[in-house]
Amino acid sequence: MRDFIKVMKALSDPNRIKMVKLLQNRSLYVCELQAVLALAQSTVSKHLRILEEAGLVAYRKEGLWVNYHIADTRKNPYATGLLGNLQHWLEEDEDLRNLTGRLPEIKRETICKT
Amino acid sequence: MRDFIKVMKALSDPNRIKMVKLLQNRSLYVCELQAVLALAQSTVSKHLRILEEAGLVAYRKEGLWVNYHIADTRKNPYATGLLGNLQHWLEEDEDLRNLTGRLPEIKRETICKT
DNA sequence: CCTTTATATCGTTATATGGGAATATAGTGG
DNA sequence: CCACTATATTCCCATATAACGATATAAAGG
Repeated sequence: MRDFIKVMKALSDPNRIKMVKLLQNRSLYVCELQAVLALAQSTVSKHLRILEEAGLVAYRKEGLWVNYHIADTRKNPYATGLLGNLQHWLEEDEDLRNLTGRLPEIKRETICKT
Repeated sequence: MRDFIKVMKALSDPNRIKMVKLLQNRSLYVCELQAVLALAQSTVSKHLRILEEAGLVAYRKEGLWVNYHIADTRKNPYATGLLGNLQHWLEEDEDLRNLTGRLPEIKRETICKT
C-alpha cells in the first residue's frame, strides 16, 4: 500500500508528470530540466527525489552532472504499470507538447554553463 | 492533465484506496463504508465525492440511502486504467484483506439503523 | 407540517505539500 | 588547499488536504 501511494503521490503533481513524460523522450540533466520547466533548481531537485523514491526515475552521476532517466529496474510494480500507461497517456496535452517540442534545443553545454 | 491528476490524487489516500477496493467486491451504502472503515460520516462522504469527481465511483439513490459502486461509464480513460490495475494490485495487502474479510458481516439493515 | 434517519456540506484545526532563497555538499581544475 | 560549478538539502512561507463536529438537506412516515 505504501509503495502504491508513493507512486500515486509522485504522479499527482503537474511538474513531476512533465518530468516523467520528458524523460520518456530522453534522459536529461538536472539543469536541462530546470531550463525546460523554468523552476528553481532546488524545486527540480526535490521533485526528482520524490520521483526516484517512488521508483519512477533513476540517475547516473557524470562528474559534476547528474543524468536522470526513467527507471529500468522495475522493483516497484506500480511504477512499472504507471510508466507503461504514461507512454501513451497525455500525448494530446497542449502544455506537454510544447515542452517536448523544445527538447531538441535543450543541450547541457549551452544551458548549464553560466 | 487535469483529469489525470484528479485520478492520481483520488488514489493517493489510503482510505480512498480502501473504498475503491471494497467497492470492487460489491456496491456499498455510505453507512456501510462508514462502519467498515471506522471513520466519521462526514469524512466518508467527502472521500466519496472526491472519488466520484475523479470518475472512479458512481452512486444510485435508493430512497434515504445512497448506494455507491465502481463507475462503469468510461468517460475518463485514466480512471478506467487505474481501476483495471487495482483489480489485481494490492491483493496481498494485510489491512485490505482484513477489511474485505469483514464485508460479509456488513449489512445495511443491521449497521445503519441506530 | 413535524419527526426521524441517511447523507451532504460547512467551519475549524493539524498536518502535508510545493515553491524559492540560502546554504551545504560534491566533483573538477588550478 | 582554493575557486568554481552542478546538485542536494535546509528553512520558511503560502496553500492544500484530511479529520471531525455541527449544521443543512433530502426522503419517508405519521
